[in-house]
Amino acid sequence: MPRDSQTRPAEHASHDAIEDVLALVRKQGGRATPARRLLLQALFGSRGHRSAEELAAEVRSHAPDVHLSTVYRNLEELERLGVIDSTRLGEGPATYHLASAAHGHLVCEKCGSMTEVPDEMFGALVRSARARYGFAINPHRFAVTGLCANCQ
Amino acid sequence: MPRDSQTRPAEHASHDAIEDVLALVRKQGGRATPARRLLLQALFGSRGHRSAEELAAEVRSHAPDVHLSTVYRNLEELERLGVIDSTRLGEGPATYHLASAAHGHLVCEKCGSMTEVPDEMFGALVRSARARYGFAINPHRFAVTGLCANCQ
DNA sequence: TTCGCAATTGCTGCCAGGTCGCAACTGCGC
DNA sequence: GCGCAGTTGCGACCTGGCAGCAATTGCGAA
Repeated sequence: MPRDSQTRPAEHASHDAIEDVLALVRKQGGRATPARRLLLQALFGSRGHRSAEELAAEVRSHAPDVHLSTVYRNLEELERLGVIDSTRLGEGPATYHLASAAHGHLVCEKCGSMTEVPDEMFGALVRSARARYGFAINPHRFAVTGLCANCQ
Repeated sequence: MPRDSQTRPAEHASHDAIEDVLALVRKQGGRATPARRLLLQALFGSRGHRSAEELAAEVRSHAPDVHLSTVYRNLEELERLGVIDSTRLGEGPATYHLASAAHGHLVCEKCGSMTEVPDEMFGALVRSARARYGFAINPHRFAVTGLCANCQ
């Protein structure tokens, strides 16, 4: 079977990014394991917000024996390395996405819908929290709750 | 034993507030039960952030048979009536406090410390979310995470 | 190539926080 | 003081996640 770099360039871009991350992992004394690679594929394969459970399901579709706790441990590791962000969207499980797709989150208390918003919207809040309390807000890790336009 | 309205005026102020809430409950077709009264006493008795578990413990110190699920159900009801706010402070359990003591929350990701901040700090965020997405932010119900001055 | 060993994994068991269904009990309007 | 809808106690259950441990495995060095 020939290489398919011509027909699937997007996948190869992801592939390179994945190898970059694994190189970083190795540089920190970590290892490039199949589970790790598959998890990164799942993360790079879509830009959305995925729960640990969803990511585990996707990893398992290729390697059924990968355990949920392995996924949790690797997500933790990847977050520590700054590759991904984890976000608690209100009630449900924590969600994970690539750090490169950084943004804030508006989550409706009623219907649960989620809207991604640019970081700039938090500018004033970030500045006043720093000025008044010395507190450094990270707008990627929490959800701003309220009512969406439909539910009001 | 004589009434002690002279020596403990604060408790009587709470007492009146509690009766007001129970009147509201009755007006909505609800009932004034001992469990409900004790829960309100626990809520009015301190201005802090209390978890369901803590509130249940306090209620049980007066009525040992009150079940945790009863506390949860009553907290839900009181929140629906607008008497209290519930807030998820990051990882831990949800916390509850009187709606009259409304404020936002800065929670440190590292040490877990929590700082209460005035609603005004969210003004710009609230306005831009409404203008750009029609989204009505409720600043009392979520925690803004980041790093506190000590942990940076 | 092989070796050694620390990193990683799969697994089981456990925990916290909270919800649900149901039968029994009880405020409270009449 | 009756009746019944609202409420309660109880136990089972659920989700999300972490911890300990023995077995496995990358991978740098020889």
